[in-house]
Amino acid sequence: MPVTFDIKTKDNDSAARTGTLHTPHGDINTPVFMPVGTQATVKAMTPQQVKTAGAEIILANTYHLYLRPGHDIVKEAGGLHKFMAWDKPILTDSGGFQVFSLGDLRKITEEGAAFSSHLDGSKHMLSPEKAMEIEQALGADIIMAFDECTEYPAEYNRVAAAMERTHRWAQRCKDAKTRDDQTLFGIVQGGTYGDLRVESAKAIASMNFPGNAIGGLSVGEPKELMNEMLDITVPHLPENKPRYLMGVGTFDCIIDGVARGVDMFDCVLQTRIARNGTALTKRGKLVVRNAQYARDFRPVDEECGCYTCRNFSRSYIRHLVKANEILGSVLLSIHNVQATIDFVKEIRSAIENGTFIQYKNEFFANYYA
RNA sequence: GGAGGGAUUCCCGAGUGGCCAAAGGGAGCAGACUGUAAAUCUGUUGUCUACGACUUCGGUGGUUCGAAUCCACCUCCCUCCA
Repeated sequence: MPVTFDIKTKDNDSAARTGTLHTPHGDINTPVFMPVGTQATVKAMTPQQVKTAGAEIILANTYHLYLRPGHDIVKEAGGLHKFMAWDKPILTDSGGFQVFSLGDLRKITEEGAAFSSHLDGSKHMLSPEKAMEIEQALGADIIMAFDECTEYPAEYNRVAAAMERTHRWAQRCKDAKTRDDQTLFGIVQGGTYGDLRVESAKAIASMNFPGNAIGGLSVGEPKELMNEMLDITVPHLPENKPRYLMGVGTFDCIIDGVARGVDMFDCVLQTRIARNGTALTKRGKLVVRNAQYARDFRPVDEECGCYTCRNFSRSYIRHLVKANEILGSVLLSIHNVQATIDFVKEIRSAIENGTFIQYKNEFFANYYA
């Protein structure tokens, strides 16, 4: 088994746990936050900066790299790790989420999803088999099954149909996978319907993937509903395997997820809102772009040890953002990525020290959404 | 000295009698952003005792029921000819 998972500590007061994910490119301490580098780059950061920020694994995207530059080129380059000069673990998403996010640009059939490229409009078909072909060419350590994510709100029948198709597609992914140095994770769907979530979790768990992901959440539903779905879903996912809550990355959602037994998180938010002039802190968002920081010479977060906070002021970063200077995006991305990773590190320590619930309570006492 | 052209809300710039507090862009201000169609998108940007009122389109005066738009004079700017 190329990727294995050891649980290190279990929290007595919640479902939280710490562990280690062993991969061909190194170990990952869980819970873990994985920065997203869709197009084989964590936007606005060099791999060196991503590493310095503490990232142990990053994401890349099947759909985007298939369209450009083409998975054949990545393969020819020697695989994704070499191509993008990142020697730590990589996880590739299957393109399933694009089925969801591309809106009118796609049409779903049992065979797969027909896309119009968002780049040039050309027609493409992404299927479980095609996704596996691409993900195997890319060569990530962990590869995700091709699934169908549903929007919120969505009709029960529609969600049920997408869930069932996700299960069939999961099996097809399993069957199509040939490389044994990569590890395939399954994905649970079921929208915000508890019975479907249970059914999906059981179905995916029974397929015995080395890791299980929870998809289709954080797509616009209230946060309480997401937590409720986690409460319902997680108990049906094997305890000895990593659980991955896809696409979730605000601090509150991460800690709520950890409390419910989730080990892995990824999110585009960190780098996206960085490019839009906003910083994440344990207290909440700080819109550095706002006029109130024009003469604020403190760092973004006085408690943060990242490169950005050690060297630059809110005033300066605001200036960069307002002047549309690339460095503004870079510095805020560095901060947001490291702040999130540091936060998860603190969560790990708290679990190991047996103070997780206390830590969580203190966090929420100081956090404003 | 002569002949033309121009001056518009923070900036650039449309508008040439009512549908104009005045297009569009920029700048400003604010909001959104959760497996990235995102260095993106949305809202807002004269004042107020605000579903109504008031002040505004270089200045002053005039024509008209009504003027950023027409007329007269004035100020400043640009181009060309002497």
